[in-house]
Amino acid sequence: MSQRRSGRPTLADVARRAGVGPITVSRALRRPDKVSPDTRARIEKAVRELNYVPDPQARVLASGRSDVIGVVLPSLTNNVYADVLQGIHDAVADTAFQVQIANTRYAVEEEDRLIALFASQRPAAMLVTGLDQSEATRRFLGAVDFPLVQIMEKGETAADMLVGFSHHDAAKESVRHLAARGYRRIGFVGARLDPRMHRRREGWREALVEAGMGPPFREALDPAPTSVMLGRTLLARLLDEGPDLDAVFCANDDLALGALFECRARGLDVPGRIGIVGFNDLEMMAAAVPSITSIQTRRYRMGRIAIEMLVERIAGREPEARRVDLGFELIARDSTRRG
Amino acid sequence: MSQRRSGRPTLADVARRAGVGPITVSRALRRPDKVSPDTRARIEKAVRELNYVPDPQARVLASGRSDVIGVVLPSLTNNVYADVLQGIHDAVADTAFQVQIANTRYAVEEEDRLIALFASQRPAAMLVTGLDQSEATRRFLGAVDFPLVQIMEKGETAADMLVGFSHHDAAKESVRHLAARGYRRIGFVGARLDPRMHRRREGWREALVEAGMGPPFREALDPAPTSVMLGRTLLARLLDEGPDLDAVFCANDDLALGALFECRARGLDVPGRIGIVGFNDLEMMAAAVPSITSIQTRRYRMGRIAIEMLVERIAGREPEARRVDLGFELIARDSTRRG
DNA sequence: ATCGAGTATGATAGCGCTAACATCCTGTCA
DNA sequence: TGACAGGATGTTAGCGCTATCATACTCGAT
Repeated sequence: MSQRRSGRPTLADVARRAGVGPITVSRALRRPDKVSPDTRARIEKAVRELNYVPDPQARVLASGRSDVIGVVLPSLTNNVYADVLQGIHDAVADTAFQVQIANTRYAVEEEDRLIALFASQRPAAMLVTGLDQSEATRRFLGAVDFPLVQIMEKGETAADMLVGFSHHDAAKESVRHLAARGYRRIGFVGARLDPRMHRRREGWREALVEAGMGPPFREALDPAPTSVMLGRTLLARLLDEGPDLDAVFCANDDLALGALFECRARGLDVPGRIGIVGFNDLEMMAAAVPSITSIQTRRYRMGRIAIEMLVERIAGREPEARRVDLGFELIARDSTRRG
Repeated sequence: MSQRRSGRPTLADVARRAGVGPITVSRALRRPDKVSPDTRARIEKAVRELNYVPDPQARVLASGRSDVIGVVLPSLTNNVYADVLQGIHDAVADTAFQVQIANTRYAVEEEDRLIALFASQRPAAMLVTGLDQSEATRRFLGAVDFPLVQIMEKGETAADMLVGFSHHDAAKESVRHLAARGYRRIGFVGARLDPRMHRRREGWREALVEAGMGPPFREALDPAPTSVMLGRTLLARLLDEGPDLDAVFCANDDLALGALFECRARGLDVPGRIGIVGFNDLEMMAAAVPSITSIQTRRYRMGRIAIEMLVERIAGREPEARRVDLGFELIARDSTRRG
């Protein structure tokens, strides 16, 4: 009848060697303070001698507690989410939890599917990107029985916890910065057309209106994934449509770099003839020539804090705040140094 | 004594509803052909009605088979590994396996620790980056009882399976390309100083020697993580040490972009005065002005194929080959268009 | 000595599933 | 009609761990 045993030592082996019951070993490993010092020492010795490692699957099954934190991201290759993921990983490394990553590729149906799949596996907690799930999924997330954190945004509609910042406000600040530097005909380029891009676009519009610089609006959008080449193409389109354009707010840094290259290809001076602002402040923005003004966002911290909040809640504690606004900072550089 | 049940339906619930024994349900789910068509239909109906999802933990515990593929990468933020990870994820999405990711941050001790940790959890298979583990870990990997694939390299010393390409040969081809374009004083810049960088450096040296263009060698190295700014700094160092430098082979594209910017900052014409070759052919290389010559590598495919090989082996089949050389291609662009 | 409170350990059952073997059918053939 | 092969299903035990309750022991207060 014997199921084939795995061959490696079990908790029972340790117990036998240490001359105690299995449950005591279990306790010694989980709540060392609940076991007398010398039994604990004997157990630790046995653990070392046998090279015992607890089986996480069995632990989960017996305790009913899962150790998996589900993480739903729209992209793995985008620098932004790579940084977030790094923060998530580092935060999780300090704990006994595991991460399971799902990649929606910016598709809402895929997001629906993956969130449902994760939830069915009873994760210890879940991290989801953004606030713009489908209506059904939003309702679903509002009712799950594990801690949930949404990232990347600031807002009132989070299902549970939220860490992020306002893309809208950051975009407005970018436009105000350009206006203060004397730029007047400020275009927008955006790719992918995901919710965050739309919020940035709205911020750009609103700031233009407030400054009396629009409508009409100069914008070039493309649903394709963002790329440096697309930045070139989109700026080219803006320039062809309105050659008097004097600045561009780019929805991200790849596009901004492309815009810089397009200016170079056309012999347009940056910042003299054209001002450029990017978004995210990737490392290369500071190294570019001219260096590129950008919005610094705290992507790594966002990942870290999101996990820390989840871990607090899993432990039954309350995090300092359920809504964290990490803010942003406009880093002014040469690409807007005019006047 | 009742452990608190999870509340969701179990296999036993399905069995009761379908009027069969639990084991039949188990079989119907795993080996549908072993169950008669109409019992199967009843079971499927019950599964649907109860919205039953099998508990993977219990399955693992009972069967002794894990569904986790451990993936050990040196970085998550580096574009190269982000692409590899995407390939891994996509390939795994077609299967019933899960990925567990570990990030060594290019530290050998961390790699030792993480590989041992993964192995102790009895993964279904494991993917490890590179061939340069510590001696102890290499021996250990040679003796594990699950399929293993190493990625990123070409060589004879793989513990089990291998997918990658020759960094050494790619570097040599870069230098030959530069030489063919008339460049003579070809430097090297490298960051991080990881094994792949060293192989590229060796290839560069060897090609220089073969072409009678060295020693001495012009190189600038830095153990810091790679960055565009570091590319600027290192090219600056090379130029300051030997102002007659006329080309640079960069260990990766970030450095190459930095080199381009440094040339721009100094008013040095590329490709006229300085030729630049990068490595990996990130998207931005084609969009830069001037566009940058680079070595195209198949990072996404590498991730995909590695997983496919593992899955074949887990299923007890033999993959087409245990060593796959994905090759590389030098993409000649404007940054070396001279003469 | 008795009691109660607190601490340390143990006995038992069970988490949800699958392996291994056992049994029960059904149909076929002598 | 009985023997038998082969497919479908059931019985039993167990994977490695933890929850729950029970028990044993210590110690100070009465």
